[in-house]
Amino acid sequence: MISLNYRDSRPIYEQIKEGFKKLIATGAIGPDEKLPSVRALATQLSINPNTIQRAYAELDSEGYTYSIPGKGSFAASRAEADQAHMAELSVQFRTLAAELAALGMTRAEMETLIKEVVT
Amino acid sequence: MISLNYRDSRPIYEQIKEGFKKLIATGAIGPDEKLPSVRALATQLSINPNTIQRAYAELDSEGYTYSIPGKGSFAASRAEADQAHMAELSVQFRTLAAELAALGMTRAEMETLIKEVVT
DNA sequence: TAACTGTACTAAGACGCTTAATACAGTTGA
DNA sequence: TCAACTGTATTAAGCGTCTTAGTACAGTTA
Repeated sequence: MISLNYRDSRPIYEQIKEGFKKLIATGAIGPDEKLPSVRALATQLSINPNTIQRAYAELDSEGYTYSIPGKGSFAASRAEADQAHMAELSVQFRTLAAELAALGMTRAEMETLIKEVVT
Repeated sequence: MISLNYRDSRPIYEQIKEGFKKLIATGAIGPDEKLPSVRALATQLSINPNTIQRAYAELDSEGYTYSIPGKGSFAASRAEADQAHMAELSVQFRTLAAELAALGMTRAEMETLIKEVVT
């Protein structure tokens, strides 16, 4: 469900956050669906529970999940999570498009790139 | 010419690298044009020369610049630098497009985003 | 020759990431 | 009720990376 890349310079808790953001935003984890428990995921990934806890705490505060002590952590409703995620990605997308344009790439070429990955 | 953002979690030398990559790839610094000296840029940015040296050394090894002891550091010819940079950005672009598509964004909506930044 | 250039090296400090070991309170099912 | 789960909190320590500091050497240039 979540995989780590130790070659990535980004911290583990960031990779975990991003992983769940994608799973939630794409619906792979539905609204109010339970995420793995802190300890279970820590065991599965062979890392410290504190690291999972940090990732979950930040996902909570960013609106992607909500946690109930004693019960677990759950995916938030799609509406907010989606909106936050798509806005975030749109900014990155525009930035990249502007940079590619500065390098001489045309709109048509960008659209070709899109067609390569979007059916 | 180069600006630093201390709120950015990425290290300073990475920000310097990225800054010069853009300046070189866009032609703001032409082929064989001299970059600021290690010590001059360090003074200008109020940081340690070692940090500049690290950035320059990596830019060299990535093909964006070349350095001659005693003379200075210079922008490489556009051909290689451009190709490396555009390939790098294209991968990121495709990845983003795929993620946005997974969130339900259509090709047309992506093209609208592009038009917002590319004349 | 003086002042510049890139390069190299060691040492130290600061900071963030991660682990470790507990502990507490709420929930759940047998 | 009780055992086993849940999230949460705290302190301490280790570790690696980033950055600074200081110094040094060799090549280039006016």
